[in-house]
Amino acid sequence: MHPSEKPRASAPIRRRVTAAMVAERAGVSTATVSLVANGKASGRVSASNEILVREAIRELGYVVDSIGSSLARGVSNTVIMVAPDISNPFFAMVIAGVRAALGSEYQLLLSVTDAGQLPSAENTRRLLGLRPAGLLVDAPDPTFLQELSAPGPMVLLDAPGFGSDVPAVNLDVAQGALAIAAHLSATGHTTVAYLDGDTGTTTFDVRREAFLTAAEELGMSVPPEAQIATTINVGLAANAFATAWPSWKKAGVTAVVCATDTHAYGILQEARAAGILIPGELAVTGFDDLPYSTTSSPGLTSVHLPGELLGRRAAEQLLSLIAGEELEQQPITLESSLMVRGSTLEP
Amino acid sequence: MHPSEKPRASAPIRRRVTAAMVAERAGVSTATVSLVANGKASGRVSASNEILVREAIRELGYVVDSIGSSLARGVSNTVIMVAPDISNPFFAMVIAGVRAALGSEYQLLLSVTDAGQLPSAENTRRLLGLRPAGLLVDAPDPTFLQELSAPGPMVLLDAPGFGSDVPAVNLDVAQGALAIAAHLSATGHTTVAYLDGDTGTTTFDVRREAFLTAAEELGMSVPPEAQIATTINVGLAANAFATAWPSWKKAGVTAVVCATDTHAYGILQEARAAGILIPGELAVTGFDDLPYSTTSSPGLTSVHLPGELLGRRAAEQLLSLIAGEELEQQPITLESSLMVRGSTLEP
DNA sequence: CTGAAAGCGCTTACAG
DNA sequence: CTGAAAGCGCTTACAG
Repeated sequence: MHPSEKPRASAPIRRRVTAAMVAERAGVSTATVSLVANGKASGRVSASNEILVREAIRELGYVVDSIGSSLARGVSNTVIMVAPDISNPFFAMVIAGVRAALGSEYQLLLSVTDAGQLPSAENTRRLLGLRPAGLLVDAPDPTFLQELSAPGPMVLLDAPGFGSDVPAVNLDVAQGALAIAAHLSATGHTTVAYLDGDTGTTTFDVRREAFLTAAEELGMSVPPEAQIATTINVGLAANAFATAWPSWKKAGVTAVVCATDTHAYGILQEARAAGILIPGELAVTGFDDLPYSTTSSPGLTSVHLPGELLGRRAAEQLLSLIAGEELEQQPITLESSLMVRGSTLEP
Repeated sequence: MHPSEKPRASAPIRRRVTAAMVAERAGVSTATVSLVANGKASGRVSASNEILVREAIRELGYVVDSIGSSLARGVSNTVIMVAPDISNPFFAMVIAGVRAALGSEYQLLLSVTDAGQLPSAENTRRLLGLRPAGLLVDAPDPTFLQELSAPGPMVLLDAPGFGSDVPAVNLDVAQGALAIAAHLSATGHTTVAYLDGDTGTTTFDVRREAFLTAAEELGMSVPPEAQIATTINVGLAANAFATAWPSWKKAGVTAVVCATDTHAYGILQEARAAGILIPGELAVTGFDDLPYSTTSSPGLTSVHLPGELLGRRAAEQLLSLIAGEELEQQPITLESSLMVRGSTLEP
């Protein structure tokens, strides 16, 4: 028995299996092991040696060490995703899509905050120390992107208004905002409030501006005091609404458009507590069409946004970029559609 | 001008700043740079040299490369967390707690699936190639842990029944189950159904067994055909309930206890579609007390589980372990409490 | 087809 | 207090 194989009583951690150990066992060099382990053997390693190495790998349970590999190659096999809020089910759907498309070749590393804000560029730059193969940034604001100035492959998600120089997969939120305006106008509303997100992400700007423009064209008014913004959080939205409601009511507001379903849930919650009738006294709409919008009371009228698909397409684009391919059409825009439910429609 | 400094027109990626570059600028060795950059200078680097190095670091914008550092030290500065389902808001809360406690010293790497099952041990082992400083495993099943057999610091979350040999932070779900049984018995129910999760995690076993035992003691019956299990998913739970309801009704079931709020939402949804009165015809309870349980219709009676605290405490334990400290009391158990709402109580 | 060797960027005994 | 040097595990020209 080799001395180093002597079992240690207190520390039963088995020795890390290295390429050198595999090489010795197979009677080849580590270069050959590397080629076989990375699937680059064909045409460069003899069939007999390949078999020898594969056997040794299996017998020893060898796995390529990603730290060593990353250092040698200059990049790791991780993909970093920057997203504002993991506790928001919408981002969870996006992430699910990303994971699905990424497969097992790349490890997904999440840089998220809990406050609904994007992580600081400073913080994200630390993650860059992990030498990711690529970067995915969901719902960025212009400053973040500027400060980050990351090298290498990057794809933006839900990031309208960043031009076509950086690859992006967007959602047609403007179309959704138009649909809301049309629906509210058709159901007789003339004075409407807008509850925005305060993250500073451009997608919120587009939602709001598209709605305001459409509302004006349709002859609906959105009084300045009826335009407020909060963090993407049920409780905070509820509070903001509770404070604002008296003045809204005075102004004749009969509907409120929210930048996200989460904001809308806050209104639903506060309305129930305060005895405000939805949709009788106040109609409510959201963006996202989260699963809970079907089960809420009443059901929430919301712009359906294909989160899972958003993540999937973005990851696919990134994979192409990493592979060094040229991207064809940029940016990609995914369709949205309005789901009408009880929060805007009397039963 | 040094040749390598010549600006390249097409590739504006600035050269990675290395410790060697800092060392040259400061007129010291890389060993000294390493000491200063890692805060290990005191008593080992002269004050004058420390200042020189700090200046060079700032001027060059040097950041320690975590790949090189990890390789040299044998461990990285990442902590891997294994969780069954990122789209479940409960896990999102747990993760938020973990992040809060971990701070910026360690990067949190999430190994999650989307199906509500734990990732395969195989898959997680690949993440181990990143040489994490520690491991956090949420709601494991016994097999997973056995297959994983990971070395190094590890803390389990919501993992009752794993003995005291591996550090864990648990939730007092048994207490919650008792509270549900008592509440249902007190409100007159005698025949009850149980909708379980099918993940195989021990925390679900404990919830169910504790409830069944308490129900029996209180003289409530839980017919075998009224004990079913599904994945943690609103739609799947709704389907399972739709199929089971006729036989439950025949058996006299007037309440259903769900292993998670997510399961309960499925019942709420299907009940509304099928015109089943909640709680008149059927009372419903859950575990988790997610934010949506306040806004659902009716509000959901649920066992409040401190998810954020769970994550925070687990991360704190792990940090101690990584620092080589001994853990005092093991396992830690966090209290739960029953939140009674409209799904079990007539207005 | 194959292996010796250099190199990725860092940390840590070690000798001075 | 300081630096030369070895080493972490791997990959990749390069010479044969």
